[in-house]
Amino acid sequence: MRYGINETLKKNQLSVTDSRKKILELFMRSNGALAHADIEHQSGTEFDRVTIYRTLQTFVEKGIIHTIPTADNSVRYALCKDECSEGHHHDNHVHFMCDDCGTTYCLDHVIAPQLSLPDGFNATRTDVVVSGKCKNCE
Amino acid sequence: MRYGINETLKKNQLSVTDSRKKILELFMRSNGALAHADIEHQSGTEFDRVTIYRTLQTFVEKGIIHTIPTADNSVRYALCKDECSEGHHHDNHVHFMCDDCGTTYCLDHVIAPQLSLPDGFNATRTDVVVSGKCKNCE
DNA sequence: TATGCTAATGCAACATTGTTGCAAAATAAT
DNA sequence: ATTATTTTGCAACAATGTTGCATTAGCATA
Repeated sequence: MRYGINETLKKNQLSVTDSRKKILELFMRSNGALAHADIEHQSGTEFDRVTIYRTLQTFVEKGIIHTIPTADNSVRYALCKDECSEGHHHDNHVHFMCDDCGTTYCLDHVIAPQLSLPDGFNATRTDVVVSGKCKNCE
Repeated sequence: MRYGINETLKKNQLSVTDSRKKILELFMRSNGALAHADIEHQSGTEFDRVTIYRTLQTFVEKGIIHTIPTADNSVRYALCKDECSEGHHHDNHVHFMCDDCGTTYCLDHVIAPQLSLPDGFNATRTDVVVSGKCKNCE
């Protein structure tokens, strides 16, 4: 089940402000991940650049969105599933980034297998980043 | 078998210059991955910042080093194994980044398993980024 | 619904990171 | 040794991200 915008903000003890509503709406409407620049463009001159940075930071801290490591090292964010906001770690997250159109997908139903690491290494998080062509760019 | 500094440069049809020798040496001496800033610090004021950027870019193009996607989206580089310079792709690269000390390791002997992607998605590259505590920070 | 407290925003200034064009210097080829 | 090519350093710029502080907006309370 999916929460609405105001519900999500309140559930996380965040004041309901215009910028937060707008940015959260952008994420909910987007099927892929968003970069800071995407949000800046799509929200026009409505909000200060600093506000966007701080809002994204807050959302990450609250577990509303998460960052995605990408092959080109650009910072991208995507909505977390409901479990995230309840304190779960983002273990074994699988993401797909299209080399053509740049769209980044969360492949929630793809399960990243457990790796056996060398002695002395302890994993708290595993990110799998797949690059290639997505279903729209074949 | 491991090539020397001059050999590696010549093999890749690169002029042997001070900055390239120094930067390649830093990589060969380092057991982990290096960020641009690491190189800038370790080489002092010897080279211009722009030269370092361009050298790293050249090395990536020639397959001498490769970039590593990290959980914190900082750009890091590491030496490629010999196969890389012969045109192989960096499929199934597994990297480990320590949350404490920030050291990034190439785990060459850990094999990333094949994933089955949804219809329409074709992978050309898979990066696995494991975060946690490394053997020195336990 | 008015009031006061707390939290978020906008602005300015700054730091860091990365890019580009071009003249000078170093390297390679002859 | 001389010439041609490549690389470097400098300057200037663009993009990205951070911090402090005054103003504004949201929220709880009466």
